Amino acid sequence: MRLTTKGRFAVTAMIDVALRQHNGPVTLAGISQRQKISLSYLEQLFGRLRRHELVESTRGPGGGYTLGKPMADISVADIIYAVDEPLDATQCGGKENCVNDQRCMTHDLWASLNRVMVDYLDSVTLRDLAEKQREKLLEKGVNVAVLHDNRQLAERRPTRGAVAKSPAVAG
Amino acid sequence: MRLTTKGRFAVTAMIDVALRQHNGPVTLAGISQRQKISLSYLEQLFGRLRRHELVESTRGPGGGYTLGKPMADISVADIIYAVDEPLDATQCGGKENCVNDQRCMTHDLWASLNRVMVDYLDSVTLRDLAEKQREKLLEKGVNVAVLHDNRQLAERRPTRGAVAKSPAVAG
DNA sequence: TAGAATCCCGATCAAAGCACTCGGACATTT
DNA sequence: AAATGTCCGAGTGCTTTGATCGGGATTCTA
Repeated sequence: MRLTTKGRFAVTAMIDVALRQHNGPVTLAGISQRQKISLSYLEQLFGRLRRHELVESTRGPGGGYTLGKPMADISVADIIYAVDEPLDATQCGGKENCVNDQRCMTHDLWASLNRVMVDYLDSVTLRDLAEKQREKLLEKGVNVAVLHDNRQLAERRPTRGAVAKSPAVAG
Repeated sequence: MRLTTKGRFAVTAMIDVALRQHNGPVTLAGISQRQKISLSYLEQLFGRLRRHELVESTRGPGGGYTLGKPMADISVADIIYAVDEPLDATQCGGKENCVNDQRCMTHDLWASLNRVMVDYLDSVTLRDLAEKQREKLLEKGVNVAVLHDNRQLAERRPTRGAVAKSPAVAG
């Protein structure tokens, strides 16, 4: 199983959608601003997420993305699989690395590891993550109502602004 | 935790050493031939393995590598850590990706996953793998005695022969 | 002492993958 | 028609991977 920032971004973005979809589709531009992920990159990720039916899209003004099914039915493994495709750690389904007769001395090991990872990531749902995040915000005293409607607040911007390029290292 | 072929190669090579070290140091040239890993690459890997004291080296003719400690005391996690260094999956110890107040929505998730993986890989020792492999060879009817002494059989070769370059895709 | 075997090390390189950009479509609302 | 948004594929810069090369240094055997 490949674990890249692509998968991380996808999970983060999905949490964002889960937290905000109750008042209509969530735009990629909004996710981009909030999560500091470039818009174009999000477009790629959501293309895959949509093809895997994890999200549904609505075009035109007021459009955006909503979850394709109940958040309790979407696991982290689903998300990672959607954006990272070849979900396996063995990488030796009869390929190189399998040598001679003593082929794949480590095959079982990686297969088992893969199983362990998938089992875990499959046990965590988007609902778990969203609730945890909501709790965390409450603890911090953040006004959760902000989740409800700040779409109107988004200032107008050039359509392709450089969104996430500055360093801006949040200590 | 990064899972690359580097780690796979290292584990494979360590199994090879574990299976053969009883009659003296195991040469990288031998491992290279048996496991189809380039000699120079093995040198890099074993440099790290040695610095982490997972193997000990003997120079000169008759030299090679032996395990640095009992194979029951070497876990797969040890090996991967030795060659892949930064053993973490979160990659957000206060860096980017941690945004604003709602920083690290997924931090705990990746930290947990990392824990799951490390726990598993730490539970598998080189001894487990070596024994499993030996059993596998026996099942297949392979003469395990071949493990004991085929060092003399190794035909002479130009020191830096192209070892693993042919496709030779073992079906 | 010579020479071979073997480990040791740093510089370098090609290919691949990743994260991302760009330019333009198409669809929908106002 | 204009604005807002999704859709899509080609292209780009960077890092990592796996490998190469060219030299050492050490130790054994003769």
